[in-house]
Amino acid sequence: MVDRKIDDQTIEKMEELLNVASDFTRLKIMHALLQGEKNVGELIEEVGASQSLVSHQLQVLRKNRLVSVRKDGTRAYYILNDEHINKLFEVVYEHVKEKEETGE
Amino acid sequence: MVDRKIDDQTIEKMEELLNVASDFTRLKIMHALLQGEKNVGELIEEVGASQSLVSHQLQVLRKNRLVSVRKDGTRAYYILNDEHINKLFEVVYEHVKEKEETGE
DNA sequence: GACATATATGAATGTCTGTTCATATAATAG
DNA sequence: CTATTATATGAACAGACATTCATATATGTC
Repeated sequence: MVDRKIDDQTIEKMEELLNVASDFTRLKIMHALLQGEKNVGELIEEVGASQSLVSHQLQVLRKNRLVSVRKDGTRAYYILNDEHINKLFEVVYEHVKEKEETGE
Repeated sequence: MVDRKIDDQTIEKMEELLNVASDFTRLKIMHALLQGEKNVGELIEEVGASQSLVSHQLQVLRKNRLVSVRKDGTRAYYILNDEHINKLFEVVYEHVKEKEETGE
């Protein structure tokens, strides 16, 4: 349990992570990457967004160190950097699914 | 593990929850409420924001059903509606703390 | 070299929203 | 009823940011 005091700086960092996570396109990218390494082309296809948009959002994920890149020839392969993303997905997913059952 | 397919509607709902969670003031409010029921005055004090701001953000939390209100006289007592918020806090907090240790 | 493919990046724009200020509502006290 | 306290709400504004369009960079191929 997160008990008692949390200083504002920590809350700010939590806010940053949540901000990065709270975008449709980035959620789809991260979800795709839960399955493992993917290159940009595969992500574009799976996410169903434009090349530019996917690339921009990958930049956001990179800057926030949620993903890493590995270049191979002209391809760029991305992976999730963080096991916490799995847990974050789980928690949020469970919340949504539970709300569907009860209140809608 | 959240495996394979998640439809866009579910991702949208996840986005909504994360959007609500990804705000400094609301995070402080939710953190305060992790300790239990609080009235608005107490929240204003603990969060250190203006009366108007706290009230507005409580409205956001209410509309998204993350909190419930109980009125008693002129006071309004708020509680967290959802055990998932605990887990969400934990996961995000752990992520931030781990990043502090390693990369900064 | 020229050309094609894969990815990244910059600028521009429109939308969304966090915050403040002012005001309203509701309950209690005198 | 008036005054005061606790909370809510509306309007307005400024800043952030998701998306698109156009263009740049880099690698591989011929």
